Amino acid sequence: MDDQTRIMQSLGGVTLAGHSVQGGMALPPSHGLEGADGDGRKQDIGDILQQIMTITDQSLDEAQAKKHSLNCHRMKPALFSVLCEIKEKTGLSIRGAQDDDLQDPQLMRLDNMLLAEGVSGPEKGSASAAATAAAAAVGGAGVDNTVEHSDYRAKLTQIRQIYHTELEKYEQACNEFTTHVMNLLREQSRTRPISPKEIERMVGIIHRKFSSIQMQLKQSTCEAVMILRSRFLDARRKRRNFSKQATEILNEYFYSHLSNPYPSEEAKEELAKKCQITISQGVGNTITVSQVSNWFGNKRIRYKKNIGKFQEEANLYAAKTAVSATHAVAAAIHNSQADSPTTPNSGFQMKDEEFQMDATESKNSLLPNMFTGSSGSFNLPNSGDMFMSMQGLNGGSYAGAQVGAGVQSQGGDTIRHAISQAVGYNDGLRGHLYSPHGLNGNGGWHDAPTPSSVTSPTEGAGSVHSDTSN
DNA sequence: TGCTATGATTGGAT
DNA sequence: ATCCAATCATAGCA
Repeated sequence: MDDQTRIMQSLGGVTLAGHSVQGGMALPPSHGLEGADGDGRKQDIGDILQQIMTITDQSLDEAQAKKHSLNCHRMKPALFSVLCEIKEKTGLSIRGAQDDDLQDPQLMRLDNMLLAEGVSGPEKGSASAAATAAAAAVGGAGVDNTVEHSDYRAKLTQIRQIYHTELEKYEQACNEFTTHVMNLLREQSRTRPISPKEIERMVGIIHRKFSSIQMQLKQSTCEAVMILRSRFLDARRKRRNFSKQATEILNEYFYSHLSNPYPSEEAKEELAKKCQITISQGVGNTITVSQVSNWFGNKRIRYKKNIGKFQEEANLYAAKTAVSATHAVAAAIHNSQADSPTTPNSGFQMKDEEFQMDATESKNSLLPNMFTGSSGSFNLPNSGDMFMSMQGLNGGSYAGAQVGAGVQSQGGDTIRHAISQAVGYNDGLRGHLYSPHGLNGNGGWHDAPTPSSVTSPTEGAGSVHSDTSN
């Protein structure tokens, strides 16, 4: 009733000039509604307002009938105009219309995440990107784990589907509701003034409400993805044996660098890449640099702890190396004969600094002492593996001089293998492959044989070097 | 199911 | 940052 009074009071204060009044009836002047006539009009308007105010308390049918009669009431247009004016004056229609345009950062985060995970946005290869990203994050992973991979993808697709279905539902419901409200407002606008702005605002409110529901949907979708992903990552964290090929590659490197089994970062990358290649050929897992590091760390420690156990393996890989070294030596000989056929022993003035063994390197060497120290033999690049190679060659077919002549200033493992093989060959050492005394007592691979102890005639200035190309 | 092998992790040393 | 050493946790096998 207060409202009614207020409106009526407002009515009294509103200038109605310019409003045509249907039926030739002029509304009373702003002030001075005295007299019976004025009271009657007042009463009339009061009645109408009363009916409007109570319309919501009535049943639908009643209200409908009342609405109709009100719409047809002769005072309606005038009253409507007045209401419009009042509304305009009081700024009701604008109240609260300030749109908080700035998007919720939380919502933005959710959107970004869903996009990144491949849940929202365009379908991108079943979100495999996210899967591989997750895989890469743990550094294991790979083509081999197709079961987990596809499982992850399937689950993600499922989440994606649910998300989109729900989203669609929400959108549909939102649209339906908006349409409904708009129709309602349009309908109501026949009896009360509703500006387009107001409708807009109402639509905005509805959208905000629905978007808060959407946000919940997004949130739970994100949670689902996170859970899935963490499970996926956990699964990846599980230990998986490297492929045979990968292990072979690593072992080959290890045993051929037994003197200094510490691959440089580049070497590790190279090894990882090599292992990767085996995958692209359809075998095994990807191996990252850190996994290579792990592998070497484990290998070194385990080798050191139980050299005897690894003897067989060492021999095996040495034999393998020998095969390739044979070709290398042959090639080297071929080259040396071609380039400089008659320069005996002149070839070991290594220019390649990699061939210089210093104390640090030799400390880490795993070479058996047979090549170092008292026996009068000398340190050799790759002497361990090269010696092994010679076992494979089984004989002194290659004279050091011959080879040496041809290897001046040549770098690279192949040629170094050739050199060391040729120089390191010693019948008397056969059968002492990878003897445990390659390790010192300090946990290092090897005690450094000082360059001065090297007695080889081929040494020249300085020493012949370990293959610490790392 | 128990054992061994092996990749990964952790803490400390350098 | 890298390495060692110990340890964990799991794969693979008998």
